[in-house]
Amino acid sequence: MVGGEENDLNEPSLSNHQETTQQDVIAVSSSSSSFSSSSSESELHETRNENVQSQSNENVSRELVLYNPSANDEGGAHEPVSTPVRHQRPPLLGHLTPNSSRVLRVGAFTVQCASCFKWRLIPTKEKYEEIREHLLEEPFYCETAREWRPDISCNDPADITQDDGRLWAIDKPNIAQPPPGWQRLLHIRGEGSTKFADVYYIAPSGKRLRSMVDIQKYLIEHPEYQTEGVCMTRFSFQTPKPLQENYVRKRRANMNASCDGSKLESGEVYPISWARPDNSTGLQLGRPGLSELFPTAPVDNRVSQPAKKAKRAVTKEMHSSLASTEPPDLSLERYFNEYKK
DNA sequence: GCCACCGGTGGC
DNA sequence: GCCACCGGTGGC
Repeated sequence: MVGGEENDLNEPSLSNHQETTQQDVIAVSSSSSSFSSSSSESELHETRNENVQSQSNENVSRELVLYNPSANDEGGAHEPVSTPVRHQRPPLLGHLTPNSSRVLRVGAFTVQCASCFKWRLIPTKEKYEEIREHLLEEPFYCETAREWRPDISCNDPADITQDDGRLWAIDKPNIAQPPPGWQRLLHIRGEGSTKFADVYYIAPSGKRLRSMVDIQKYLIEHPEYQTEGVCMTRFSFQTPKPLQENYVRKRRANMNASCDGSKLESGEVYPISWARPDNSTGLQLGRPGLSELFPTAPVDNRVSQPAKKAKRAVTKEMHSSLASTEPPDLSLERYFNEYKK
């Protein structure tokens, strides 16, 4: 789903899911054929990504897997009791591949079987979104994959595992599929950024929207979509979370910390290049990440920009007025919030 | 001039 | 500490 962005949850080609090895990932990420999205928009983006990507194939280690763990497995033998809350979620995922020095894209989507807990690759982003939309009410099982893999069952080995050097991220379940003609793009930022990812929606017109406020404004300006049933509840800017802790740079505690004039020591920050996780340890489902192993104290010399405050106040006002016309965001939204905790 | 991308604030 | 939002800007 990446639009102009490189990382989108683009879909891997069907042919790649037999054995998801790192190799497959590479193939997916490096070949344009891996993007099967049919929207022209996504195609444009993909093309662009492709260019960038071709230059970074060596960056295999930066691939990211997006998934939504949690197979509601009550009782999965597999589920460590101590697992973080995340574990309770249904599993979904896609993996990302780098398409530029700092941007990653999803190279594959995976969903965990609620019965055997094996990860099954999902052939397309659309299918992934379809499954994700109702994952909580309709758990995914290996048999579900028979739609595209007639013989698959829990007896087959997992399509993909978490210990092969990919970057994994937890996606959220029950995110609505984008309205017809719309694209939901996930842009995974490079390691060390202040945010893990950005979600964008590309309207049928090609307009790129980056927040609910944008969506609201757009729908107001284009009532035709509303008559088609497109409403705010069809959108979600929820982003997946990286399994690797410290992938995202922590917010600076205070300005003073960065004003002592000291320069960053090379060892203090995350390397721009992707550092492969210490194997499976931090990637096991439900396991805490490795952040504690890499304490970091990011610092920068930037100065604050108080000028933003005034504008923000205005924005907020606008937002609240918009919100009043906005349909309540349903149980879904709330569900997710709870889910997160 | 446009816009994709990144940074980072305010609010929670 | 997280997240929604959006300003700024480099690259095109």
